[in-house]
Amino acid sequence: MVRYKTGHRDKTHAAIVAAASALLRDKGFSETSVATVMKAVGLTHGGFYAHFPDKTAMITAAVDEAFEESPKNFAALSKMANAKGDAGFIAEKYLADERVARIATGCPAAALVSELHRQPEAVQQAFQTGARATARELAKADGLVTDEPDGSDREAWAALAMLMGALSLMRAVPDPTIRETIRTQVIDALRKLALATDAPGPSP
Amino acid sequence: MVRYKTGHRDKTHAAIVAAASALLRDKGFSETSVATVMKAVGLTHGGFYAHFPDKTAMITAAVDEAFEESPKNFAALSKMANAKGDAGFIAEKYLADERVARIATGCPAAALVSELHRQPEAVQQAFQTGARATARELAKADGLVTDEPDGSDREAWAALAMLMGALSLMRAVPDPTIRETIRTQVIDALRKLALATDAPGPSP
DNA sequence: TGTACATCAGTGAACGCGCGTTCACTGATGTAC
DNA sequence: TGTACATCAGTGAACGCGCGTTCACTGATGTAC
Repeated sequence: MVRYKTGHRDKTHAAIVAAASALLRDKGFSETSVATVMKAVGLTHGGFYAHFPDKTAMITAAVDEAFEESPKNFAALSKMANAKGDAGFIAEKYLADERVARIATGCPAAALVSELHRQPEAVQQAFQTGARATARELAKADGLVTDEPDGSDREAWAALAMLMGALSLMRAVPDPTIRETIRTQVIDALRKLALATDAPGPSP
Repeated sequence: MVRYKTGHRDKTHAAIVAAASALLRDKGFSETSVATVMKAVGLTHGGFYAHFPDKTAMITAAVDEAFEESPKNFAALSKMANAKGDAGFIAEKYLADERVARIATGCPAAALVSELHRQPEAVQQAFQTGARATARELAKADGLVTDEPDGSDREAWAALAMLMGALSLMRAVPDPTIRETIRTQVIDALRKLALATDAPGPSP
């Protein structure tokens, strides 16, 4: 019916978003150029505007896509931590060396957080939605949030802030012994936090 | 003796570093251009290379300068928290609305952390030194790090990660109620962390 | 006292390059008759 | 069966702009004689 197989356009669209999502986490907002993304997909830059009205639309879609997987990851971590009865396990996995190294496919919150305040509203909204979903999955780990009496959404923001702050820090410092210290302390802190919340007052 | 008063060159140099240090935190590494910095100082871009061999040298100096004040801030916060006997006080101050708003003169660790992995080695070293000094001052707050038996440096990395992660997150999300939730949870978490460390086992 | 020259922080035009965006075009296919 | 035309994802030259960096120059002052 047309030159390209049915769904070809959609496939290309998805490939652009996927490439943008990886490049964004690795190179940041400014250095993720339209031309670089299109090149990664195997196309030329001119074709871009058949898929998006402008760069911001692509970046917004890329942030959405990056947060597609993230909450699932945290859901799995929370579940395993509960099975083990150790919240520190979440930090152990989340801050593992291979997670520190793989930025392009890693946690978007850690990769993007300090650049977000200067992005367009649409991008911030996409980030907020994704971060919130992530915080909600993390809240399913026992002891990371105090129960709200009003039944409002449980979101483990403090634990998320510590984890993503630590991952970002570990990527930022070149000294591996400091990285190790950060990881150890965060595992320990997360464990303490969970125990302190599990037992709201001094035990009898 | 010369056209310019003695020390004029040094004053200009310091002004460039100060402007760069503020712009860097606000706009990030890519968008802090040589021309913008020089304009902020009231000069033209051509004169820049009489002060620095290249942009990286300026950025390195700017990171150093940004971390000049940061540890002092944390030292003051730790001291006050100890006086109050409440580690949560640190988060209360550090995450106050006016700190969230003032990025250019705020915590460089929070402002720069997720961009650092793609910066030159010299810049990462400057960041690492500054972050370490900050973590050391934060460790002076009671209960934020477990005593090391070998007497090694005490650095409160977990607390620092949580604080800077939270500050960055609060700047990233547009919804003020989420911001408020993050702050409340982090204050609470820091308090719990300090209490858990103060009392290493279940109290008698 | 007056003229020629040295000093040097800062100026502004110019360089090659990559950016986001536009647009006339390509070329493989399907459809009409 | 064969020719003319429509479709449309992708191409690549071009636009104006800002980037980091270079460099011949400026112009106010001090020094030499």
